[in-house]
Amino acid sequence: MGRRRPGTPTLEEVAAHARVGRGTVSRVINNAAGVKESTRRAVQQAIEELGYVPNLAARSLAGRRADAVALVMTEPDWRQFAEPFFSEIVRSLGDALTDTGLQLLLTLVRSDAERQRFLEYARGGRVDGVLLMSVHAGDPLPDMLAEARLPTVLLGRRSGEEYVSYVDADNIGGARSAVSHLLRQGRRVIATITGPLDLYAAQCRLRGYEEALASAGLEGAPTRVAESDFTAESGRRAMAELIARHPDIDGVLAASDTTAAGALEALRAAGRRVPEDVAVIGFDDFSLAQRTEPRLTTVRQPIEEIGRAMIRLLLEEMEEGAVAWRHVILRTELVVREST
Amino acid sequence: MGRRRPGTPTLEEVAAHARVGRGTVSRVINNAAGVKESTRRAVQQAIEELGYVPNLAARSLAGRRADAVALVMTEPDWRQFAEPFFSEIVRSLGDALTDTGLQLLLTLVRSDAERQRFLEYARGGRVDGVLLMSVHAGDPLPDMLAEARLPTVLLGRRSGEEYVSYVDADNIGGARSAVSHLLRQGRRVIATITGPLDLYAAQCRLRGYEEALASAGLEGAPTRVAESDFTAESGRRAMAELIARHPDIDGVLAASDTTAAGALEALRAAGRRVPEDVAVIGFDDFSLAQRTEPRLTTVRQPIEEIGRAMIRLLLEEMEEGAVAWRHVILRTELVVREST
DNA sequence: CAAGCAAACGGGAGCGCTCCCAACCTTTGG
DNA sequence: CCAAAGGTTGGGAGCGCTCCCGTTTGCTTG
Repeated sequence: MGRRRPGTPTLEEVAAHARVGRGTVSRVINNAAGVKESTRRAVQQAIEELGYVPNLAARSLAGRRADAVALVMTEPDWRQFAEPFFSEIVRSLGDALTDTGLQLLLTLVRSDAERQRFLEYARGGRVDGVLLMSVHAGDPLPDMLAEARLPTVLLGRRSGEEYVSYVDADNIGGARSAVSHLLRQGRRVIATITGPLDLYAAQCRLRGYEEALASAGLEGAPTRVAESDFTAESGRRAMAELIARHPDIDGVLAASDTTAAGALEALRAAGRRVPEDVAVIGFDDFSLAQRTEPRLTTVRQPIEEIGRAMIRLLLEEMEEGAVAWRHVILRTELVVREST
Repeated sequence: MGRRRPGTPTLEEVAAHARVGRGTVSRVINNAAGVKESTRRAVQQAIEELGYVPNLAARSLAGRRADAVALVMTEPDWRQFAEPFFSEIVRSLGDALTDTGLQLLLTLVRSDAERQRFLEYARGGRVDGVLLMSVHAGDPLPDMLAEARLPTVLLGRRSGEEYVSYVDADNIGGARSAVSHLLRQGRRVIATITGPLDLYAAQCRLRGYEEALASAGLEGAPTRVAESDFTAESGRRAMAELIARHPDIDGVLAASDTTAAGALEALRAAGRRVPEDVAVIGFDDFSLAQRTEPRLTTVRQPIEEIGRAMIRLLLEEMEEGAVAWRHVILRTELVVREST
């Protein structure tokens, strides 16, 4: 296959054109110190005139780095793809990377073949580090990356696992404070709509819910727990179910803002007033939470901080060569609005 | 920054270990012909034993190709991100690439700075070609890529533009046949919920709608056109508006299946029966169309073919060096189910 | 049995860059 | 005025691979 592009000027040609040595041009394009201002300008002009663009393959080879990191989504996260959580994370990572000079590449891994292909890509040195969206418990990718000694940071823990770097939000604490808030309001029949329970984050939020009830001397009944897949539609369905099972329901903690929005609709359809009859709390605090009617009380996940922390950890690992595992758990915060 | 990974074995070392020359090892890892079977096995064993992984930067440099293509999403498409259309396209492209040996990289371009950064990445030779999600009319990226002579294929035309390669569905024809179908059923007050009208595809579908009405001797009233942004929520809102404006409405063509699903809800809320009182037609024929109640009559977009065509065009351009623009318009097809 | 041919194979010559050290040029202080 | 101390600059030595050509090997054929 002849995938070659027409003759691009090389650094050497730029050097000749500017009547300087290769080293000087290299210093200029890398913004390195130790170049006289006049020389720098001359080189820059030569670059301009020749339309020079550095060959990144050569730079990678000589410099032993790719200047790129991958954000990998494995199949189970695919559903998140359609949810704001995903785009918020991507945005936040993008922001966190802006002045590192690193290019962010999203990659989808949907099968073993694709996993293998990505691994070759990463081990082949095309990326300097890997960010993983919260992966399934059984996914072998983190271990494979670890074995290849590729700097890796997970978004969201997998159950209790420590031998991998991750950034996560305090889901338990967030859910607990949300339910405590409901209890303080005098709500007594409190249900929860969970996320997919094969996700550790969803398990944690459920645990927080249970803990809050327990410490108030109440007991959570399994019938007050309904599972969703984070979508509005599933939230609506779950809420309808909960109403049917517990007509006296007066409080709900939803898995996400999107789910909560679905729950609000189901409540409206059932003729319940929010927050008078039923209080609703979401999770995430994305922009959606302020556009619902009534506006949503919700547990804020610090998305910006999550993105920044992931990049920070990854950079540290890249610097030191993946010699340690780092964990960051970010505090969540209850944002009270009109739905409680 | 020391982003170096520990000493990986090189091809040279593999060659030494297998007691063959570099060329032979290269032939083996590239599955090239002209290697005796016994030699091949010996080399493969050496590769195995040493845990050799080819250095892709070196391969890129020497081979003058990246073995990767980028799928770029610019800001305006960001909203599509959350829609099934996007994930379907990605899936379809992934499938189409499986045995080309090309890695698919998604890239988000949200600002001029990021556009510039991506351009350097692409011009620097890190990808062999670029796929663009349907871009805004004013986006300079296609021209920039063309100037850099990078093989590029757009998904979806921009209004009437020919000097770029693209793959698109016959949106006009699809909308026309949908509306004709409604007319044949004797529907007379037919409205449409369009997509964002700054998207050429949305304009085309609107045109198909108008053409079908015109050729039946009817006239489309502006009050029968409501704009959506492809989301279910906006579909619901648009439908509610249309009902209010035209209580005698008996047919609707929606911008997408998602929008149609929203419209179905609004109709249900308004107490209209589907299809008895109002017939609804969607667009796309994604899996959602079969999960609505009633199941959706819809205009099928051949997603698989779109993905395959995009890859085919891109490979052709990569082969020949972007010397021509290629256009493919794929036929759409009305799939009749229960909502009409 | 020698000549001839094709299939296998080895390795030189880059690909375009970074790294780094030696060489050169200024400046400054004694 | 000269030497030491910096500040600049040039370019050699790779980075690890592919390409390609010349050589070797293994057969076939006259």
